[in-house]
Amino acid sequence: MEENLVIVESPAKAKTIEKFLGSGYSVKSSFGHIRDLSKKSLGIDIEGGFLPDYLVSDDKKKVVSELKSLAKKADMVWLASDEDREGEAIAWHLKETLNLDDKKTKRIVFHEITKTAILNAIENPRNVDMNLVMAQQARRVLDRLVGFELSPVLWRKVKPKLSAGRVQSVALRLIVEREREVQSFVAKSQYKIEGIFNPDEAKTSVKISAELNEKFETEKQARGILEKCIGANFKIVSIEEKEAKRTPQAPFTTSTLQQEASRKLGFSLNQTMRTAQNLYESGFITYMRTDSTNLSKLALWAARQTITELYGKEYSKTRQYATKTKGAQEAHEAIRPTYMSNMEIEAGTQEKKLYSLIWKRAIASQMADASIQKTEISIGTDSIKQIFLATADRIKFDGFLKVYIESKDDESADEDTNMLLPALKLDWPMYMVTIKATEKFSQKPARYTEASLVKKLEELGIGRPSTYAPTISTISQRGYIIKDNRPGQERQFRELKLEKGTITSKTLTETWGTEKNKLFPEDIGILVSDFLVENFDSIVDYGFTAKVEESFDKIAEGKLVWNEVIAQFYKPFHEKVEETLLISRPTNAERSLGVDQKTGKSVFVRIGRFGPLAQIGESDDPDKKFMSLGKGQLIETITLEEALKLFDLPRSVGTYNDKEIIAAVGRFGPYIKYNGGFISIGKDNDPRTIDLDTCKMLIDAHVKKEAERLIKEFPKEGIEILNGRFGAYIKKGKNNFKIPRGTDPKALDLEGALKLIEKGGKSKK
DNA sequence: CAGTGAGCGAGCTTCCGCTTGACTT
Repeated sequence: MEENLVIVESPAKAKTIEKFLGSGYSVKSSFGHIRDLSKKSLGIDIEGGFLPDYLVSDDKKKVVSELKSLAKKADMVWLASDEDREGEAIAWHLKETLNLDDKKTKRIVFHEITKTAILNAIENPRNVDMNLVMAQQARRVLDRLVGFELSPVLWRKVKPKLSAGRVQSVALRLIVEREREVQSFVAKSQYKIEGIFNPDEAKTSVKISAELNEKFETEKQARGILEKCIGANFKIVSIEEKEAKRTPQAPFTTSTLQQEASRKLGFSLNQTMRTAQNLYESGFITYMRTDSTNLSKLALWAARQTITELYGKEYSKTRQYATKTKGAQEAHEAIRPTYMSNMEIEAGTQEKKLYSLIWKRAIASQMADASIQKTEISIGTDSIKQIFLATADRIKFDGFLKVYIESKDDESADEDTNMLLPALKLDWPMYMVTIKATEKFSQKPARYTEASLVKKLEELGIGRPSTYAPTISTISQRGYIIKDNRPGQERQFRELKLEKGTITSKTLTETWGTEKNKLFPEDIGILVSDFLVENFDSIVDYGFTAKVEESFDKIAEGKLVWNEVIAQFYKPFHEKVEETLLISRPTNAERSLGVDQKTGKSVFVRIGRFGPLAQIGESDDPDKKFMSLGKGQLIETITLEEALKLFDLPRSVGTYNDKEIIAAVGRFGPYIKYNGGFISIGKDNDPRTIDLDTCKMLIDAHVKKEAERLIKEFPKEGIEILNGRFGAYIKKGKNNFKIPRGTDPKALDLEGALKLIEKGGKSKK
C-alpha cells in the first residue's frame, strides 16, 4: 500500500485528521515553525541582499529528525500547514529542511477540520506559493531588524536588557498616552434632574422614573427648575412606541474570547489561553488562536439542529459573519464547540466556565434576532419648557437573548431600563412624588485592561492571535507597565430634592476612580516610550504595521520583491539608529520638584540604578539623601509634598520588650524591623502611620509562625523540614526540595529525606 | 529576601509568530 505522510502544525489537529484519513495516511505535527533566525546574532546578511540565515531551533531538532526519517519512507508527503503567510512559510521550511523532492511533495490547505474539507483538500493539491513565503520572510526580517537594532539603542541610552519592537512598543505607547489623558483630565460636573411620578393621585400604583431632557451647569440653575416644579401640574405630553431589533454577535475569535472571558469571568489573558488550550487538547473546542468568525457547514447544520431541539424552530437563524478585522488571515474557523449539541462538559471549573461561554456565544450567533418594543413617555408641565422622559424596553421576542448577552466595557453601564410601564394615555395627569437634582461628574478616559488593549491592537491590525497575550507579558516583564489595583478617592457632590412642596439640599460623598486590574505605565516605560516617539516616530506610529502589511501583501501578489522592500525601509532606519547613538541620554529622566523648606535644599526625582528615586540635595552635596518612589508614584506626576513624605521613613514606632521597632518600605513592600528580623506588614498597613499595638500584634504572630515553621531537623546533615508558603518542604543548605503529596512530613526520617533530596537533585538537571 | 543611588569595564541582554510541554515558586 502507498504510504502517505501528512504534516500539520498542531499535534491535536494531527490526531483528529488521522481519524478522518484512515489507513495509508500517517499524520504528524511540526509543532509550529521548525526553523528561525539565530537567537544570539542578527542572522541576516545585510550586504548580501538581507539574506536570512535559518537554523533549526534546539527544541525542534528532535521533531525534524523524526519527520526526516518518516518522509524518507513515505511515497508522498503532504504539507498541510495553515493557509496563511506563516503556514506557507512553515510548509516551505519543511520542504527545505526535510530535503523533499518536488515529485513526492504536495501542498494542501483547509480552513476547517471536517472530513469533507480534508478529503476535498487532498483532491486539490497545489505547490508551495513562493510569493507568500517571501512575504513572510520580509515580515520576519523586518521584525528582526527593528527589534535587534532598536533594543541595543535602549541598552546604551537607557538601561540594559530593555527591548523595543514593532508590536510591543506600540502597545506600550498606547498605555503611556492613555495614562497622560487620564492625568490631564479634569472632571466637569453637571446637574442631572430626575423625577418620580405616579399616574394615581393617591400615589399607590407603580412609580415612573423619568429624566429631564436638559442638564445644568450650576446648582442655581437646577434649583430654579425645582422651584418652578413646586405645585406644578404634570401630564403626559407624548407617548411614542418603537420597534427595535437586536442581532447576536459573531462567534468568538481569540480577541473577542479574551475580552469576554475577562469581563464575564474575570480571567486574565494567560488564564483564558491556557484554559482554551486545555479545552482544545481535550477535543471540546476548535482551535483557539484564530482571527476568523467563520463557521463550517457542519457546525451551522449542528447549531440549527441543537437550537431547534432546545428552543424551537423559530429561534434558529443560520448566519455567516464577515470578518472585519484588519489584516485577518482566516486560516481557521471561529472558536466553537466541536460538537454544538454538547451544552456542558466534564472538566475543571475554569474549563467548564470558559466552555459554557464559548457554547453560548456560538449557539447565539445562529439564533434569531430579539425583538424589543421601546416605549418613551414624555411628562411635562406649563411652568417649565423642558420635559421629563421615561423609557421602557419590553422584550417581545427574546431570540438569541435566551442564551447570550454580551457585556460592555463601560463600567457605568446604564442601569436596567426594563421598567414595566402601566397602561397610560395621552394628556393623563401625572402626580409628582419627588424631583431630585444630582451633581454628576464626567468620566475620565478608561485605563486599558489586558483585554481592552488587545481589542485596540486588533483594531490597529497590530499583532496576531498567537501573540496578544505574550506581547502584554513582555512589556510587563521589562518593567514598562504593571497590572495593578488602585484605591479610589473621595469627592463631594451636591443633591437637591423637591418633596412635599419643599426643597432640601445636602452635600454627599462618593468614591470615584477605583481601578481594578488595569494597566499602568511605570517610569521606565514612560521614558522608553517617549524616547522612541521622539527618535523613531515612524516605527511607533499607530499606522506603521498597516503600512508595511500593504507591502507584504504586494510581495505575496508578486508585485514587489521582498528584499527591495526591506532595503527601502532599512536605509533611513539604520541611519536614524546611528544618529541616535551619537546624541546624549534621554532628557526627561529627571524632574525638579522645588525646595525642601526644612533644609533649603533642592528636591529631584529621577531614575537611578535601582529604579525611580527622590533625592534631596544636589548631586555634589555630600549629605544628599535618597528614597525610592512608592507604589503608584510616577516621576511625571509626583508632587513635592509627596516626595518629601517619603523621607519620613524609616521611622521608629516605639519599643517592645526594650527593643526598638523601625517601620520602612523595602524592595518587597512595607515592613517593620524588630530584634534583627524583618516582618512584612502587608498592603493594609501604612508604615508612616502604623501604631505600636499593631506592630506588637504582627510581631507576636510572626514569632508564633516562626516557631511552627520548623517541623523536624537533622542538624548533623544540615537538613531541615520546614513549613513554607506552599506546604512542607525539605531544606538542605541553600536548596529546597519537594515532599510529594501523601507523604506525612512529620513521619519523614533521615533516610526518607535523603531519598527525596536525591530525587529532587536529579529532576533539577 | 528586606542594602543600595558609585562607574574599572568582561560579557550579556533584544524582535514577532508558529507550536507545546517542562520547569519552579
